[in-house]
Amino acid sequence: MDIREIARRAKVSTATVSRAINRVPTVDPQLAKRVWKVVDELGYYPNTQARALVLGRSRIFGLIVSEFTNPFFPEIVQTFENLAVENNYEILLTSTVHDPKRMESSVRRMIERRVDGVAILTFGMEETLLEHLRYRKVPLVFVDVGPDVRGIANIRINYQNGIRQAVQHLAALRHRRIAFVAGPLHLKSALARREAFKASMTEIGLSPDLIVVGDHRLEGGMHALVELMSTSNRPTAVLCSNDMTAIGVIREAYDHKIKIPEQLSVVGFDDIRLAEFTTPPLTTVQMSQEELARIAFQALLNEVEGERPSHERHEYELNTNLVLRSSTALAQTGRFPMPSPKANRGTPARKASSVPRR
Amino acid sequence: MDIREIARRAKVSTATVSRAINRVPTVDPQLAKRVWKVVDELGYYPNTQARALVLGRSRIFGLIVSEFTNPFFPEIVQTFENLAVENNYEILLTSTVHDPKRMESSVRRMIERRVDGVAILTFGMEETLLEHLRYRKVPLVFVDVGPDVRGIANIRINYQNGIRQAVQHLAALRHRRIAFVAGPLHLKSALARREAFKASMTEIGLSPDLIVVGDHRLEGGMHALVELMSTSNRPTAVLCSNDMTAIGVIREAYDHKIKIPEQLSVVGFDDIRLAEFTTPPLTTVQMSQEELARIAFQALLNEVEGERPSHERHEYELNTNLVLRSSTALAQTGRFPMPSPKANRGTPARKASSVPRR
DNA sequence: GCGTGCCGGGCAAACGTTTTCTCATTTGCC
DNA sequence: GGCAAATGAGAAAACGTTTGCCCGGCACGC
Repeated sequence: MDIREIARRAKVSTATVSRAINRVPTVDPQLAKRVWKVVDELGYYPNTQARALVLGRSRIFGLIVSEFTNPFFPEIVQTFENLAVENNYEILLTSTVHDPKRMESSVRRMIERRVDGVAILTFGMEETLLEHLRYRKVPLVFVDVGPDVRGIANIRINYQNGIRQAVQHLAALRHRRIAFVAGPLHLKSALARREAFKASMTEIGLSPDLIVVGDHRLEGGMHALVELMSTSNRPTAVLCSNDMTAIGVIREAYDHKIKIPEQLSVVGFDDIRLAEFTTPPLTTVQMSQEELARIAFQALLNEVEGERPSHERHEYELNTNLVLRSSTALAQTGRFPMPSPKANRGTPARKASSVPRR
Repeated sequence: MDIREIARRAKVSTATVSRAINRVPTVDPQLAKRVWKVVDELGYYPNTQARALVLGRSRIFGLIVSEFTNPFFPEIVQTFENLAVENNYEILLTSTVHDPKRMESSVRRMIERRVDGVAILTFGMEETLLEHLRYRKVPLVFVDVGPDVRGIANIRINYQNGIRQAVQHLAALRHRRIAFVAGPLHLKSALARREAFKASMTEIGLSPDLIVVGDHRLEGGMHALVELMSTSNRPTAVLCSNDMTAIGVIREAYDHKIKIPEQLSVVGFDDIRLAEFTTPPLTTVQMSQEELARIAFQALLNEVEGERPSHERHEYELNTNLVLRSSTALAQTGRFPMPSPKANRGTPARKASSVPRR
């Protein structure tokens, strides 16, 4: 069933059907009604592909994430889809799963389907992703990418704000030895978080040398806690580069019978949905996924609907904020802060020996 | 840049370019090479929409879920996407968020984009979804839908198997008073799980009357535990209709200082990713999301590539199995099974008063 | 040497829309 | 009442592919 069928039955030309459907005001209301009647009767839906072909716009936005099973993304995808529905767009969803081949295939698929814009939320600078898309002048929005690229929109995340709040919150709870579990340092975002931690610590006269490297996954958090516990200068609080890491820390603490928050305060980062559901509920720095998705979508829309001159550089900012739940408490004072999992209590305290392992 | 541009530069006709790209064997290898050279040089990608228009097939599969933020789905989406990439399909992802308007819009979008097939994984029978799609003879695959619909593929889930394993596991741990927290009973899947529980209990001579209704969400689990604790005939083990419910139970237990698994064994259902990460890690019935996605995709592929005569009914089955983690233990014997959260220890025990509230 | 077959490649139609251009009809004005 | 202008609808081109059909050239057989 196509537009000609409708035209035939409504006894008008296809042009009129097209105009009626697209609500072009010049068409006679009488005729329009006749057309709509037939359209409804037959349950006709225009063929979007034919439409896209002539219009030169597909009304599809690409969305590239690293993996769906990463709990950071579902919220983003949901919001993105909500917005897509509202604005009559479709979304072409793609994941790189950290595989160069998949990144390439992602880009190829985007180009083949002639998307109108792409939001790249992988938190890594995938140079390969850029090249082909930029070459075709596809509107892009990145998050956390380097400043040298122009002609593409950019979402800058203010890590400093939330992390400062977290550090000061812990300090207010009388914590002095605050550790940081960093993420994989090839990620810009992980690097930025670590730097924000350092700055926030020195700012209030604490030395930021209790830093351990994780991997932004549960396992990394578990290892990190073990590592931190084996140092002589144990922390009373741990700030983590993301929530999964924090959950790993909590999990490992549980296994070692370290009580959270009584014996160890834990703070996460991201505020994924899951953070509410841990035991105890996780105090964490919120980087609103909904807001991020919203900004990204709006950025593409701006680019495409041409609100602003598109040759200038577009910057957006996303703030971060501490949200308090139940995984932090006053530091234990007086006694040794927490029971040793093993009997290494007697080893002499070496100062500042807790530099990252790798 | 289009196929004509390539043709011009390679000094052949567009027909030859098309044939070369699609690897039609009749084209002279010499020419083909010339074409490919130009294609690579210019970075040409065929326009999928034009292709779809003439082929009458879009190479897009629709995937309808209830909501992305439901932790059951990310794994499914990921697997679906992996398979799509492998098979050169695109996926049109849509969520109903339990809203009739959104369901309708989902269907409209699927039809407008002329998808080649739709997998409907909402676990509800959305009649409205069906009608339009069936009318257009779009291949469909459903999960858990009633048996009266024909011409569409169906994935039946064997709830009984896993739930029986769970019940028998608990029984083997000397539990006698095993409660069940059901899901919302308008869901077919929730109903089936409850029935499977009843059958498994009576099968081994236990009476399945400790049943409480939840909502498949965290809150439902929390309420359910409160409700169960306020009865005189308290369970020593709780089997839940899904993992989120179980996590709610664990969370509430934590608040009441009920130790899991020592004082209460908890079993979930689904085995979402998150089940591994709870404290303690959740023993649960696995209904493999990856497998489910795989079956759904394959079903569509079969339908579309026409492996089998498509007029017959296609049934697929997905099994369920218990996976043991750390949230179950031997029932406490002798003493009263768990401390009362409030002082209602003195109330006289009423027999079998624990029928569902609603 | 010529006719027959076969093989490979080009021409052009088709897919289902939108939109420009043109034309017929009505309206308005003098 | 006649002419110009305005209005509304239809014919046809265009979007970028695939593919059926035809045709030219070459090899082969007689």
